[in-house]
Amino acid sequence: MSGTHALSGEALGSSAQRRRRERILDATIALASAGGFDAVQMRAVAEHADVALGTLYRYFPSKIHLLVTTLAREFEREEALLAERTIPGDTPADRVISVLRRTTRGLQGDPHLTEALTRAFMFADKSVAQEIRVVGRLLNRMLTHAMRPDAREAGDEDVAIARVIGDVWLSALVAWVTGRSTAEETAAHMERAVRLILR
Amino acid sequence: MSGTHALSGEALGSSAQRRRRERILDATIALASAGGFDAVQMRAVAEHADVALGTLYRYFPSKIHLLVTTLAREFEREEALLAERTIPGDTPADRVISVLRRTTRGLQGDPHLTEALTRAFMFADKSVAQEIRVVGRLLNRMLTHAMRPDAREAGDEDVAIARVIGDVWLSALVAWVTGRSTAEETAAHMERAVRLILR
DNA sequence: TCTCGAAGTGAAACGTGTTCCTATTATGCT
DNA sequence: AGCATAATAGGAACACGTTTCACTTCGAGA
Repeated sequence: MSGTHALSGEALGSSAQRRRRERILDATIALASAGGFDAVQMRAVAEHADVALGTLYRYFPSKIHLLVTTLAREFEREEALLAERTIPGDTPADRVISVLRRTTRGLQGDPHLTEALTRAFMFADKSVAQEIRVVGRLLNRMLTHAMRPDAREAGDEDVAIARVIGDVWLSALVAWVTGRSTAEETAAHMERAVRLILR
Repeated sequence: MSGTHALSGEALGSSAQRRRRERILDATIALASAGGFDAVQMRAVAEHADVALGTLYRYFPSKIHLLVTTLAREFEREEALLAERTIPGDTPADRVISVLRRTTRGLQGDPHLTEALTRAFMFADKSVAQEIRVVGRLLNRMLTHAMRPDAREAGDEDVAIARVIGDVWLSALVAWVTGRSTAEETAAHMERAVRLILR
């Protein structure tokens, strides 16, 4: 292997490493999906991914990094799916609601996974700022695109609005994950907020 | 002591217990203020409060419960201070911004404490739902009161709006705590969001 | 005052995230 | 092929949240 000292970020050298990395993320999803945040135990992830514990930590410096990176990958996949289709709805509000409903439904279909990823995201400290930013950017892009599907790039105003909506969505997700509100309440709250903001 | 089996919640029997409880919360604040979330170590809290570890756990079943309860006490104090004075500003938006600015400034004056309390709040799981609800209620009350200082009780619409604003505020706080945005950006984002929602 | 149950003490022990260390294996270069 | 170096395996060790337990102290009622 060439002197790749930093395997952080995206640039992984060999395809063996890329595969290992994917195995780790897949194991994380499997465990999170089965038992939530607590079930994602680093030893279990390592064993599941057929990797030594030290190797796992070489790829992801903490459990939180691991989970937030997993979240980023899921968001990327979701965004790719979303980019292929035209978003239904005649107004920005309708389209945003459509996207959020779709995404939220996806998450609520796997409560344990959602709990694990959401809690990791919210618990993250400064050392995870970079990964968090990736997720924030993806979320913002999804929302601005829903607002103006034809715009090449989002204006500052739209970015600010999308950020507010994203904030509300995250808080709503946390409320749902902690059992403070039901799926229906979450959906209703989101819809009300979007109509309030995008009126 | 009388047969108080559940000392959860507020009703503490003797004043000795009340004092112990206050000592624990004070110790929590001192440690959090000095070193943030990681510095609030249960053994250290116990020692600081001059209480055995088992006693600490008798009063607060987990570190997260402890920190969220601490947050609730701080909020109660803040609300009490706020209730005494008339909130400056001629419109609901101005008054809400005034309250948020004031509170946010207070928090940003003690970054470590804020980091500890915020992360605990966001990391909480279902078992902390009750304490979380208390904080949510206080926050909502502060905001609806700022919106309509003269109303005896808040209407459903106002509560919903306050909740959206509270959501944005929490997310903004998390962004600030994790170093994703500066104090100025946080303030600007909050103000923009409030004007957007309360226009 | 005596007694009894609840509350508190002190310390050991356990689980899991994280770190560290040594031996082994893979990889690129000459 | 042989060497140098990075990556991985395997596992011990450590830190801190949490649990447990045997013992002591406290306080209210007989």
